[in-house]
Amino acid sequence: MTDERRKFKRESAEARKEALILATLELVADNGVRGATVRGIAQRADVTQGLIRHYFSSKEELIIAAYEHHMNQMTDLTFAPGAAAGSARARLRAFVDGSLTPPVVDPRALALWASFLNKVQNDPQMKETHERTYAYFRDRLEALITAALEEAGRPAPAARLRQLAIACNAVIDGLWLEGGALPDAFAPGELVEIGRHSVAAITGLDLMQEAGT
Amino acid sequence: MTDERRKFKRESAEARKEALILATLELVADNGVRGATVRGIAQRADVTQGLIRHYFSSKEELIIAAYEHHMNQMTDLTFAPGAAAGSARARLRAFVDGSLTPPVVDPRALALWASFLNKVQNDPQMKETHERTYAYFRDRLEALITAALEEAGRPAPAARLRQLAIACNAVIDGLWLEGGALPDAFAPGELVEIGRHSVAAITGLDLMQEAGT
DNA sequence: CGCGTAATTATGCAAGTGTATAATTTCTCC
DNA sequence: GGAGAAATTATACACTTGCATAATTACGCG
Repeated sequence: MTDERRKFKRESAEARKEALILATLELVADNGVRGATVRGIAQRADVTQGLIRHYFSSKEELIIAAYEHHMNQMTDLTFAPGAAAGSARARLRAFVDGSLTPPVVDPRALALWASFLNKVQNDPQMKETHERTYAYFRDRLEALITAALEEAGRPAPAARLRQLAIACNAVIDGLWLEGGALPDAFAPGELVEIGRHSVAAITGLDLMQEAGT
Repeated sequence: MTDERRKFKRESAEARKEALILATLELVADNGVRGATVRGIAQRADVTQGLIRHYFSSKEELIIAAYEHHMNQMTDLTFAPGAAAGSARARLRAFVDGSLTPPVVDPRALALWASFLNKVQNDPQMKETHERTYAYFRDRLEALITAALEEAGRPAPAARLRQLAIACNAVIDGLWLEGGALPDAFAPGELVEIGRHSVAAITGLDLMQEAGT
């Protein structure tokens, strides 16, 4: 009746790494980076803690991998729907919609963003990932606005395009933030509606009517 | 030559509590809530760790006190300039300006907000503080928008006023966030300018010209 | 089927954590 | 100026943390 050594199953490196990363994201969202302990992560992934060291040379490395995984997932989610289809106006609207709909708008996504912020500002590698992702978002938004304005016969100088992109990005970020922080404060579709109205008002484009292909 | 016991000076309870709270905010901004250790806080406040227990019954209580202190300071800062002066339009513009100028826009303020988010979502007392502060902001903004629209002879129904307030709040939040996250990405006054333009575009009010008293 | 290797578990360690409590110092009041 | 009380320091303790290393197991390959 002595304690038996735990049975286990061998998995591929990719599967194990991904499982550990997902467990890490769960714990980071709930308890912050420091609250995501090696033991807690191992337990969540149904594994003993030593295994983490086998796949990641340190907790720091696991955290960085988890952050990159999360950021990649967020960009994939945002640009999944209607990426390159239809008019510039339709694509702009799809961008707004995707950014303001679950699972992008999500308390857990917000919690992760907040939890990683400290590390992002200090760790150079995480900072690089963050700035790359942020620049990708904003450049893409600026390109969409530029194209939509030209399409409407109302081209604008570069300086103004930059400000429009910053402003639209800010509304979207702000709505994303509030939707994640107060999930029950908004009716379904309300954030999208407000987001469309706001981007339309800022740019002077009409995003509300259903567009042709 | 034996180690001498440390000399100290007695301070009032208020002064000591405030010093401890300020030290706590420093460490929380740098290292997150869990990274703000009791020993670290004591060192920053130039005090030994036992003293913290003398003024706060637990670290949790100190954290909550620090959070409330920070939130109160933020609202005071936002509403300090031109609180009740001038036309509704001027007051709305003062609100935008105050929200998008240092020291409200500040990397440290953003780091604090992010660091506290986890606890805010779990701890009921912190959640209450957060929701009260948020509601205060948005109600105030909605009242300003309502008054400014009436002043301009363009009253709007309640549902629309709510959406306008949400949208304007979102732009301001988003610009605040980006200004704190990327302090060097914006020229001085640029956030204010973009914020004014955006709120003006969303509400249809003219916030750009210098208003009369 | 059995051998070897890599995956996985088990155990241990030194440093750091919050908190409790005892020892000392400072300051007020008479 | 001295006694008493409150503020402050000092010390200790049980627990958690990340990391290192040894012991074992599962599985592919001959």
